[in-house]
Amino acid sequence: MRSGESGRLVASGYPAGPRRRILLKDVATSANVSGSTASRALADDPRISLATRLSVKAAAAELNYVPNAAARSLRMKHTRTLGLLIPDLRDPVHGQVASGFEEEARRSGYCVIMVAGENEPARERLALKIFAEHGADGVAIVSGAISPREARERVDPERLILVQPDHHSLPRREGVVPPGVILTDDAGGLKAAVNHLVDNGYRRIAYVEGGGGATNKVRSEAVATTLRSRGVKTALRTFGAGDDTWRDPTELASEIATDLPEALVCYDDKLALALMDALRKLRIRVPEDIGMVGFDGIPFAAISNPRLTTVATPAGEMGRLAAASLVRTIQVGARLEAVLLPPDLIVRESTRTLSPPTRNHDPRS
Amino acid sequence: MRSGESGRLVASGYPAGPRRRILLKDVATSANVSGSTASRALADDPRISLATRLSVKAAAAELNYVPNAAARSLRMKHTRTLGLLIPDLRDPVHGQVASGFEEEARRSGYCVIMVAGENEPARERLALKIFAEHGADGVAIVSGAISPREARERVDPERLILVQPDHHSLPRREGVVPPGVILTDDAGGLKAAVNHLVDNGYRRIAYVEGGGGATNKVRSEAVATTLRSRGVKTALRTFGAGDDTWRDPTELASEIATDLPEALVCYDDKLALALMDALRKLRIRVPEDIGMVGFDGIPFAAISNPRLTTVATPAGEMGRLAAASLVRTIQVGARLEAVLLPPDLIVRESTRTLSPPTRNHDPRS
DNA sequence: TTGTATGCGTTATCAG
DNA sequence: CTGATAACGCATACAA
Repeated sequence: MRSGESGRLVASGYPAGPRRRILLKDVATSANVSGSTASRALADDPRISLATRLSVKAAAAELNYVPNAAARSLRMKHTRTLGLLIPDLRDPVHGQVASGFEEEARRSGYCVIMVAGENEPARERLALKIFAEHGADGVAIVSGAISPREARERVDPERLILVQPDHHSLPRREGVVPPGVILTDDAGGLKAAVNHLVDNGYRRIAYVEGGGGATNKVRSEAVATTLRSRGVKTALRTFGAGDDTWRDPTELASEIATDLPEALVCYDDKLALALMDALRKLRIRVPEDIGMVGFDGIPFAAISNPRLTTVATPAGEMGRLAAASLVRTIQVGARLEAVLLPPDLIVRESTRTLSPPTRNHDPRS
Repeated sequence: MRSGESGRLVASGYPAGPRRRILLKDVATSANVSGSTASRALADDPRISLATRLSVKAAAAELNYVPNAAARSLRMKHTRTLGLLIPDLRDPVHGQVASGFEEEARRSGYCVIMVAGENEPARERLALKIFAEHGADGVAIVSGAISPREARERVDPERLILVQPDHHSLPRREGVVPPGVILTDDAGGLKAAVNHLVDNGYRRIAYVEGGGGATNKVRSEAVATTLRSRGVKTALRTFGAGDDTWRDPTELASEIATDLPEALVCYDDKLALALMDALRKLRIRVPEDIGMVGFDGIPFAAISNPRLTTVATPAGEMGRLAAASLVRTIQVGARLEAVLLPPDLIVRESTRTLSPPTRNHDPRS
């Protein structure tokens, strides 16, 4: 327990040159035990007497010992590290997911290495390779561009979880979701949204696309289907929009303005919010001139002017769930379950009651 | 170069049980060379003949070899990993910083492990410990709660970069920033903002605080100073606001409403946007009844209604810079430089011309 | 209850 | 140009 030969082994500040890092061996020496005993003591191995355990821990604290994860990983065959592949950290939704994921991982003693895939297959493949090299014990892919099949080829499916995969190959049959994937019931959410619209007298409804992904298709179809099921004869109009039209929807707004629908159901909140702004430039008022519905429930949808009616999804929760799922699988070897999260329609100011509202419809329609 | 004894060593899918991971040794064997040769070949060591280099690489590709980072790190004493400690991944500004940091790191061949400190010293210390264990080659702390001094005690200052540290101990003397820190010229930005306000006839200006951090103080003082320098006699009013008042500024809005200033300079955009919403509930119009200025330049400030006048800072750039700086230091051993980034006043709709505007003032005031 | 010896997968040193 | 061998720091099987 003596504090290092010269008494300045752990001096704070960095006086002269980077001092040699403290090793387990140093702790052992300082506590007058062998390396193995020190190792076991720090791991609270019950075979070590309480006295020496305390003594070793004191020495470790004294010397400011920090175990070397690389060495430990090499020996233990695990890293207590999770990989998170996400399209873009700047996106509010992805930020939520990442936040939930990191928090849950940390709570479980895992650290996470994040890489942004930017929706580019090449980058995503690289990310997966990085995770493999660093021996991530589990990886989550959020909204990946590569196919689930390829993903499962590149990382052990037992340790892989797909969060809101945006790929057509995903068989999104009603309510059935394959193991190892977490998604929200987009169709259900949109059905609620469209019902809300129809209940409030909206008929001429249009859908605004958000890129050509599978998710977009699911959402678009859910809107069309619900509309039909409600007996709305007017065909659903669809405004095409590129993957990042939300960055500047001016043109799109003009197109919409030439023949205004009664309401716009947008691919997501980003797009809806940006569109509201573009529409405002054209002196088109929401909700007076046109109703607006978003998707995601990002924080700013709650304080926009007008506040946005939207289908809110539990993004943070998905991240948390993904991490928790992974950790559980790693620790108890359980198979990754599938999860379908219910979204939540939040009615705010961007939609209103148009005329004598249609009376309550059959909830099962 | 033969494709594995049974031809299914790299078969896709996971047919039966987790197959043993391919090691360098396997590649070597498959290419009929020794381990050392294989290692050197993959590293493009010029001492290895081109022929064998190619052969080894082919074998590696064939077998889908993935090097073990832990083993390599153990041997090489570096991990090609950067640690990023950030308060909250959900925050738009922090998201931008994280995004820039990760992108730049990736470009340089580094991967980043991110942990959210949530502005809690205990968590931040834990994060720093995690970085140490995992042997991060460099770490960046964004807006940390712990003091720069403590940070530099816990991680080699040569490998540490502080991005917008929010601590009073930071000697923010005019224009001088200590090495290893990146920050924006908040005072300069606010001076521009206040000048804009004064130039446009605003006099009764108030500042809305955003927590008790050092950054808040700097901003508040910059506003006060500029106001004085412009000869505005009316004392600067200050509305106190907790660290997360922006989550529900209803009460704050009421307080403000009892005696409306002509303009509000807010700690940041989140607060300004939330406040605009709360004010709207009280039927107070921006900019007709009150002017509004934010800080940060988050994306939604550009599409809010009204669009927010704000002091924009290059958040993504700061992240990129931090990573680039770290990488440079690691690779060429250069000392970390200090950076002071100029913010940018963006005038939008939330401020207007009040009355006969004061004429251009001395730019040096 | 504790100590000794070994190996995790790589790179680097030293021979050849 | 290439191959054997040691070492990186830790945890564990085995011995005491």
